[in-house]
Amino acid sequence: MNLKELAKHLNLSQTTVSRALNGYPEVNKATRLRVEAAAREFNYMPNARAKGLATGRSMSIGHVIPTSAKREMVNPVFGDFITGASEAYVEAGYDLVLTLVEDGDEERLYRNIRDKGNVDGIIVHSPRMQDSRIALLSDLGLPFVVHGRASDITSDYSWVDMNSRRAFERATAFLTELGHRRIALVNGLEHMDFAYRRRKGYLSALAAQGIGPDATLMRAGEMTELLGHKSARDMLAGPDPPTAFLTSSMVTAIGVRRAIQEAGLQMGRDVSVITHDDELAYLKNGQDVPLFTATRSSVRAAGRCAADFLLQMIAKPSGGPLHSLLEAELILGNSTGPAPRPGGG
Amino acid sequence: MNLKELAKHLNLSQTTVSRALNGYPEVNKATRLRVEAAAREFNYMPNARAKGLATGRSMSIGHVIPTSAKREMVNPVFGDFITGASEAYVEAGYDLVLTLVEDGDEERLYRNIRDKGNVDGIIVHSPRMQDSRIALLSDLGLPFVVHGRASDITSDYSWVDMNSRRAFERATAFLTELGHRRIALVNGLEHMDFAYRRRKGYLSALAAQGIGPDATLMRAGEMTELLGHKSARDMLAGPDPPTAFLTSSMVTAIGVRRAIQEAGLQMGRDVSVITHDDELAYLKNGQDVPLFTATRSSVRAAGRCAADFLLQMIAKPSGGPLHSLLEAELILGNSTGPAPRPGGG
DNA sequence: AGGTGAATTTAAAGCGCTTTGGAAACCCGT
DNA sequence: ACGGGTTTCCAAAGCGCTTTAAATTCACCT
Repeated sequence: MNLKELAKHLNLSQTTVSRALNGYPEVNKATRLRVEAAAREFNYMPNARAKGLATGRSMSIGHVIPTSAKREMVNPVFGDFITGASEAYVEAGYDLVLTLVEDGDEERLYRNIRDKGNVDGIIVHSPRMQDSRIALLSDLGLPFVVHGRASDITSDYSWVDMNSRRAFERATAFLTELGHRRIALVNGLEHMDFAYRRRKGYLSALAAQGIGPDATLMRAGEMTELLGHKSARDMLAGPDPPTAFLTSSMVTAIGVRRAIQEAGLQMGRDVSVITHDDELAYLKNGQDVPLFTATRSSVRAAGRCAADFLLQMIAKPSGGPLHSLLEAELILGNSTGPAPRPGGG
Repeated sequence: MNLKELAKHLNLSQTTVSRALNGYPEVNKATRLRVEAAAREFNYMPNARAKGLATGRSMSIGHVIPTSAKREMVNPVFGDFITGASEAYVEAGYDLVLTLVEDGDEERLYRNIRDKGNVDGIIVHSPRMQDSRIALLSDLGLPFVVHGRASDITSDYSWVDMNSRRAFERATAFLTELGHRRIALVNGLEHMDFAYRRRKGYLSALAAQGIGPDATLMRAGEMTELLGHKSARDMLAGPDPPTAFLTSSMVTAIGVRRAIQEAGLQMGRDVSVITHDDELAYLKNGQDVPLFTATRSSVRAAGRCAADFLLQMIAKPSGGPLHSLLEAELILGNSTGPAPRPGGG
């Protein structure tokens, strides 16, 4: 059933039916009700393509997520992020179109997305440090919100981000207060902006205690369980092993924990661990007592916020860029304790 | 730049330009080249909505994923599944539109998706046991492929599934061959079809050894780390604890491992663990030596296959339903060993 | 009855593309 | 030079909706 048929059946013009269904004021209350009833009865649903063509809006939002070229891995936080974003889309009647893109041909891709016109705005995932996409998108004139920020980009754009720097600064300071001096960092890939910020926070907290950077205590890579395990195993086997680890994700922390246990040590007593916790649905950090001491910030909430921003920008293009910096909270679990005395135990 | 402008600039009709760009034969080679060059130069990209309206096809595929009402969690395998599916879509020029839906108002949703007409086919995720969606979709006449199957549905439909039953049968048999008799199952939610099949495989392998089902050794729930941990902790504290665990996901297995360690036991010696491994990119099962003995089947490959099927069905609607049953391989890790002798150790 | 302005409805154009049904141009042999 | 068959191109209709501009109806007053 399309509009024409519905109109014919009602003995009305398409115009009136269309207006009745879209809530325009200039239609008689009685006919509006009649139209709505008929629409329900015949399960009428306007064709999205035709509607889009006529209105110039597609009622959908693009999420472009880079898959790191080699491993082609989708960041596992993605599921939770879109769960949050979806809430907003459902409420506003928007669809979500997903595009995975390999690093490289992005310029062309974004331009095509704009010209194809099948999205009204896009969410940019996983920004890198000097991310060229931001300038590009600003030029294209397509509304966009970045999940994260890109350092070294001076122009103003909309973003939703967690305060990575402060989170890792606090976490590191927490460890130094416990007496730790040899603190390792197992980070995400450091061309990713968030990872860069986390390291900055880590280093600045160390510096505040007069502790210089130690390359042997810093690792970065895709945030897998294996990365955590391998990094921790190597470091713990070294000559002057760390007494504490800071990791960028729960999965990595689990790998670190495994290495600690394999080394015959006990997490929280011999070696402390703090991780960042995105509050992923399938990887909750313990139940009552958190498994790991962690900096916690819901990625799902970030998704919701980013989507809200974008919808707002689409509805009111005149408004300026929107920003939200989410603060992580430091939650105490069993994975941290005072630094063991050197030579002690 | 739209078609009309491009045509005017070339002194050609829209018809010819359109045909040139879409590879129709009735256009002079020279003009075709000229058109293509101009299209490149001006970065022309046809408007997807208009094209869709004209052709009746939207060039996009819908993925409908149910979010379990309470926890609103997106199955973590989803990221890898769409990574696989995306490959196919990119090659074929399709977009991927994502719809999260809460259990309940699905009937309306699917009908709307069809009538809105913004997808040419859909992939159905997480089928439940007697999943009403299948009959509904068959009625709607929208091509669809199910990731998984739905028991008790007699009609023929397209699906891609892993042979859950056989995988868990083999895994269980492997454990009984090692002498285990008290084997626990930590399953996914058992109204999900795959979980039901896994339990069937588990039970049938036990039955083959004359071992009856023991309710105290069977748990089911969302496949989180916590589920694994809690289930294993409880069971290990029981009067006649299991000597082996079978789990439905790596994350759950990690929880089981944690409980084993907390109980002062050693995985692979005191307690064996076999898990199903979906080969998720961020949760690889070890590097050279697998962490866990596992039934392994790539969910990414499943995604690729499902997408291929669907595209094939769209291209050739006359063809019958397509099926693919993927066999999991049993890989040996360090998490399994002979059953400890009762009273021994 | 006639006139006025507001309320309600409509016909038709237009969104940007594809595609049908011709028309024009070209080629060739006679 | 002309007919017939290919090539090559084009004008216009149509996809299903919104929206502009205009027509109709209605309510009310003189």
